[in-house]
Amino acid sequence: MGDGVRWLDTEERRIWLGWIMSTRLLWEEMERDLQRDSGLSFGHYEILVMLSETPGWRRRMSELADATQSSRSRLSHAVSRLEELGWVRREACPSDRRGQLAVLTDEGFAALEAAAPMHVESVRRHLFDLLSPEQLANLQEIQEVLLDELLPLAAARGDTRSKIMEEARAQLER
Amino acid sequence: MGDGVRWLDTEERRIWLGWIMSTRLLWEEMERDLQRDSGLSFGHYEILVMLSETPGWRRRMSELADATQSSRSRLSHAVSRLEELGWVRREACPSDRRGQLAVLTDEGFAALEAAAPMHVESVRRHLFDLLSPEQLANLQEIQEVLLDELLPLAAARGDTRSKIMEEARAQLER
DNA sequence: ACTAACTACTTGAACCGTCAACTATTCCCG
DNA sequence: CGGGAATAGTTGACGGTTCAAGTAGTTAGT
Repeated sequence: MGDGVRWLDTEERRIWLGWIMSTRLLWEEMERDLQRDSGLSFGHYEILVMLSETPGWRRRMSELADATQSSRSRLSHAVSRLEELGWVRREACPSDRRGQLAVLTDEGFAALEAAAPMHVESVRRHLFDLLSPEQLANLQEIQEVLLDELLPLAAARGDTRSKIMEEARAQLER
Repeated sequence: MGDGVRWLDTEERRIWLGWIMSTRLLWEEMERDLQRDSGLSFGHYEILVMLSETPGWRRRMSELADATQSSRSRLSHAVSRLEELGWVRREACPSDRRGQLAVLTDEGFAALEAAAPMHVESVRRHLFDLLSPEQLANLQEIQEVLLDELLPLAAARGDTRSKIMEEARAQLER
């Protein structure tokens, strides 16, 4: 072990373990709540939200993938599932014959409307109700730092050159 | 929408979206690095770490599940996979005939030893190198608050009455 | 010492995400 | 304009997670 590795010290180990535990448990809690209250997975919920916030309730597949930090493959599978459920429908893109539009259906919007209140309540209960304004500000600052590093990495990796940074930033500015 | 729902305001939405994006991307980045550098998934890595830190390199299945905030089912499947790979082996528990011990093999320890340096490097690169000491302290404080709420929830939910809180706290105290 | 309740763990089906390979279209540039 | 490179999206195999159900051993009340 006398090599050049910068091992974690006790304090760092504690923080890292805490990060793993807290983020994992919070994700799982949110997913479980959402699933139980409305039968929607978080991934599906996000897609419906993004579509509902777009004029015309429709978006290009690849834009939608970037907006949800999702691979194109993941999105394609997810939209297929949502199509089976009748909440989203695919449409050919008029301007690019390679393209597809994901379109939110009325049923999909209804499902989202039904799920949203419980979900927001869940987010409050497990996050916002627990932290002081100062802690929230600190959290936001930390997230900015991390995203400044992670978004470029994600963009550099993407299936093909993706606009994930622009899409993510756009979401954060709304 | 004039109902009693406490919707998120702009600032809250930004924080929530930031939390989703940053934690998702960081998880994915860590998993991808680990997978690429050593063929291990994060879940498998965690199990090997927990075993390697126990005297005798062996632990009861349920303890191991609690220590990794994992359901018993998840752990059972994971250990089966690790057994196929030759990194872990099951043993009957001498004191309780219902019980099973997961035992780390020499091959498993070797796999862990090979993976650890790159993984630690990855954790530093994506987290510790980016944050100031003050930001790290803030992060730790926030995690404490969240865990104080999430661990009891996880314990109350567990397959059966689990010691997830004790196991988690024990990890954090090392 | 019987039996009901509880605990330990496993199993299989369904679903989700990843990865690599594939088709179809458009872009770029000599 | 022609052909290779880049882009848009899909697919199928594979591994991981969940959930509900099942087996088996243990504890506790009477």
